[in-house]
Amino acid sequence: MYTIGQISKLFHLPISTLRYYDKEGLFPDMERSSGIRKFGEKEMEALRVIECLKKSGLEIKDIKQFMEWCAQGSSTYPQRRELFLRQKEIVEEEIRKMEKVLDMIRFKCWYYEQAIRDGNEDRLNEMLPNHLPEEIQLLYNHAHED
Amino acid sequence: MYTIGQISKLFHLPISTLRYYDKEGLFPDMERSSGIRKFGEKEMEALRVIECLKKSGLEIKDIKQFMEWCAQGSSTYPQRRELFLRQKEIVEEEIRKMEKVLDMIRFKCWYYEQAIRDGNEDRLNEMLPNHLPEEIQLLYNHAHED
DNA sequence: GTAATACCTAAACCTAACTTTAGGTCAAGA
DNA sequence: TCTTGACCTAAAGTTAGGTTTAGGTATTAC
Repeated sequence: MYTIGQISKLFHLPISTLRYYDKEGLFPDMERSSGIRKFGEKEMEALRVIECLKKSGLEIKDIKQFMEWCAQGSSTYPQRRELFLRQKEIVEEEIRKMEKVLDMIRFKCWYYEQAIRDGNEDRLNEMLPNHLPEEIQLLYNHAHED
Repeated sequence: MYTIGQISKLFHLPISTLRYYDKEGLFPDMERSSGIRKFGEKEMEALRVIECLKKSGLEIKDIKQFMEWCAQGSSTYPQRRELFLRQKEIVEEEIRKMEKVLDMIRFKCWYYEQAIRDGNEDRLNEMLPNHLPEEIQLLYNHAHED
């Protein structure tokens, strides 16, 4: 069992954030001894899941819902599974978007490298939007499609 | 040249957002005809870059800085290049984090599928944390490392 | 015995990025 | 003529996810 200060260091989260999560109901029926929170293995796995679901785009109130399902036992396995299946789609889509962002950034890195060499953007403007070097054209197209 | 309403539809952004970006200085010296904004190719590429830099984690005021560099001409190529190089690192790290999130989610999908089959988590608890099926153990380790 | 730590609560405060509101201009169509 | 629709501004309002403040308890260190 850990205190809030120890968990704060282990998870690199401010104490105020941990108390806020608790207040929002993210650790249903966490133990206390004379008022002091006791974080056990259950709360630590909860924190890992919180970070995961937060990064997947879920709001605190929906994470709370999930934690309540966990506290309710085996009858909520299907809901919990559905939630992760939904978030899987969302995160996969998000990664695809980030790959597109990354290709735009890679293109811009190349672009400014060329601009610095040339001292201006004249040659680049002549190549745009369809006569870029093959590699670069792929980045450009991916970043600009849709 | 496009009006704000046309750009709103083309980029799927509310008109209020476009006006907000303009007010924040994200379209330096955009043309107007009798008060009405005129979006040209420059502003459209700016919007693509705004979406890219926003997703890469930059704040509006930093994107404004970039747009000002663009308006200043060739003397700022090096700063612009440095910015994209920095954001490249950040986005690459972000994608690595999202892959970890995704492996946690994949693990949880498997976990609840098993829990539904079994009707409880007893067998799963016996397998944790080191005796999971090989494929799943890899997901679990990746999601729980650090 | 007193001072430093680590914990606690409730409530006020903060920030970024929008969004909404209230009030106004201008051009086209019925 | 009048009303509908697309544009405009300035300023106030909103939201999520915390953070800070103010005031208090309990344990250990000297």
